[in-house]
Amino acid sequence: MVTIREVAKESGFSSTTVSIVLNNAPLARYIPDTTKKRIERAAKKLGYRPNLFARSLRNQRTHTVGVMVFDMTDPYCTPILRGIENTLFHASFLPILTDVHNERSRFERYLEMLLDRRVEALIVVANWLFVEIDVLGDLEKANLPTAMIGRELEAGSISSVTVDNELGAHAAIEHLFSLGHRRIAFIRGPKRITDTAPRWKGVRNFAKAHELEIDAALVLDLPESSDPISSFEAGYKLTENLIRQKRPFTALMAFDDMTALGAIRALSKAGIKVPEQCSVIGFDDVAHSSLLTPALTTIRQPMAEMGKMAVNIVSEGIAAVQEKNKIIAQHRKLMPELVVRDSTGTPGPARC
Amino acid sequence: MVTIREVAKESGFSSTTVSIVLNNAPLARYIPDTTKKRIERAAKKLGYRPNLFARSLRNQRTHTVGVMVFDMTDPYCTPILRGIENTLFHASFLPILTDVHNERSRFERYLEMLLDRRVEALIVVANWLFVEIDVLGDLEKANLPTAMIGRELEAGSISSVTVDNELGAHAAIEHLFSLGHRRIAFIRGPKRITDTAPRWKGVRNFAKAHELEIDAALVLDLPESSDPISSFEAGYKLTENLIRQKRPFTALMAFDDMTALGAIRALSKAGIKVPEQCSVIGFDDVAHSSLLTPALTTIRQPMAEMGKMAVNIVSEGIAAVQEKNKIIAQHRKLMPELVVRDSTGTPGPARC
DNA sequence: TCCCGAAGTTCGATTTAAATG
DNA sequence: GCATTTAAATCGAACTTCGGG
Repeated sequence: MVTIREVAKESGFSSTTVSIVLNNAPLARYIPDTTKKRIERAAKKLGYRPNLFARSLRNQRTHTVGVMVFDMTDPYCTPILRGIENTLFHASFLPILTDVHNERSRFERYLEMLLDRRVEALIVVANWLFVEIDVLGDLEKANLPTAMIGRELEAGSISSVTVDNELGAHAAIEHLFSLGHRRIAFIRGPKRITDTAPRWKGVRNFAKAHELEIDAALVLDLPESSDPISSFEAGYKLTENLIRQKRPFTALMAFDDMTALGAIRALSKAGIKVPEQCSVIGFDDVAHSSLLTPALTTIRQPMAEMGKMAVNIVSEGIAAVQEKNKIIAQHRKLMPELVVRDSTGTPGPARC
Repeated sequence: MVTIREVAKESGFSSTTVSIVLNNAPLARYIPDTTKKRIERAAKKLGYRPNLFARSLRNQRTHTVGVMVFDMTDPYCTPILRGIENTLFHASFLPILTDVHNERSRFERYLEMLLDRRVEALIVVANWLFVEIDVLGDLEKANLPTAMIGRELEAGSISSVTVDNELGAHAAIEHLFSLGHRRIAFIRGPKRITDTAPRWKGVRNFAKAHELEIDAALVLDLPESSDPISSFEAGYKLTENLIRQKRPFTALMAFDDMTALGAIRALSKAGIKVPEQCSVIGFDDVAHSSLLTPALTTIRQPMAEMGKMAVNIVSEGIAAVQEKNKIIAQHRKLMPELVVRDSTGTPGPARC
């Protein structure tokens, strides 16, 4: 590896001057162009690349951010990661990716490792989160710009990017209602997942405002499980139960897309056609919801945008740290969007 | 941040001794336990964490590997990344994740950045690769242990982990044949993708051995496109063409799962039931193939295993570099596996 | 000679202070 | 004082060398 000293020797100047020129430091304005040219030529000729470790040791910067995902097999993550990656790239930052596997010990170990590497910021994708909140408290102590995607921590210095779950759920139920559905079944999320409550609130508010009656027997809850894909299985089983009840319903609103897929499977197995005999709506717009047959109607979360926004937030944080200002937490709530595809339609002759 | 010198002061020893003790260096065997205890206690009391940049500067190690993906929105990537992450974790390595977006310039820029960061190895997930091969030549020059997943470079020092495409395709066609299908349609991959040829070879060999006639009019090719998800659209359109031809077929073998999903959509839109009237088989076993209705029969690639194997290969390479041995390229070919689900069955009254 | 510990050098860059004309 | 350049200190840890008992 060629060092700055070799460039110095080659160009005939000292390493100090080389450093000043190549970094275009303030002092560089005193240095004549001829000198600059010679140094730059020497650097290029030797193929000089500064050693980032030596540099980081001095100036405390790493141009690295840590990204923690709670479970990256969750298809919800991929577009978020893409958004993060793409935005970081344009800022010349690089992400260190860690996957916590929803395990507390792994969270702690990874956090330690990232801190050791002096990441300049942290982005946490808190999808399907079953780790106790106090673990997240660990994040507070380090004076590190941190943004959390998918979950909001009220107190403290941690920024958040979330989707407006209440509005999303409101849009979903409104869609079904406006198609003419009145007997609607619900599969709500696990209680411990923070998205669950606001989504249900959106439903209840709509129901109240439009005098839509919600049959308690048609409202089921997903069990607690630390595996996001398990909601497919759960959605399948709960829908079977629903069907077995023989209480008619013409539409089903699922907690998320995975659940909706499970529901569709159960319905089709029972000989009930979607959407002709039963409409189904999901939430998230996971990557391949559009590729299924029937394509899933759902509430789209702007995931790439969420990733981008998280990066922008921590970028400001990094700048603040540089200028020794305090980092201020920001809480952004993005608007979800109804995407109408083929799994919903006007109610036919009820069969459920 | 607390430094080794502060630990030295706190414990009453020199920083040399502290370093020797905390790293359990060879010289540590001369140091009495009482000294060690005192030093360790001091380190713990102060919460000492060694500065990895200072350390890397000295010993040239970074415990970091670069991971380059060509397109991470491809669902094929996720389980591979998981496999990589998990295996690295247990080796106390951390991955820097980069996504090339199938762009040459981005590849080069990221490669440069990773090299600057002194990653100890490189893992390239060459899924859906449309970058010219000469770019990959760039990888050769650096003396860096490198493993490529999904593509084999014959010459050179780059290791590879691939799946046996020929065997996989053979298993797929055999499955359809043994169910009784004789008029089978094919959607092959784009010519420029390296998986395409061996898969087709597997089909041809089987056909020859079992005197299965392949109707050239039922063999179509996916167009070249740098977007992996586009094969859904393409699969859809090509299947429409197939149906329009009015040449009967009772089964369809698709290049990959995305294509198969597109095909199923086209069939179902044309009122052709899967699998009753037409069987469909995919390739890859992408994460949610099992969640569709009908669940997709496919050839499973052991993706997590591939990620794991790539890490193991570069680990050996890293060890070799440490001991100043030459790194030797390894080429591992893993066995794919037929997964029978609901999209294939015995041929019914042909409708296509 | 063996054991224990410290002083000083090194890794490769940045930055401060200071020396030239 | 100004423009131009550089010697030397610094970042934090690891390693080489050396000395005392």
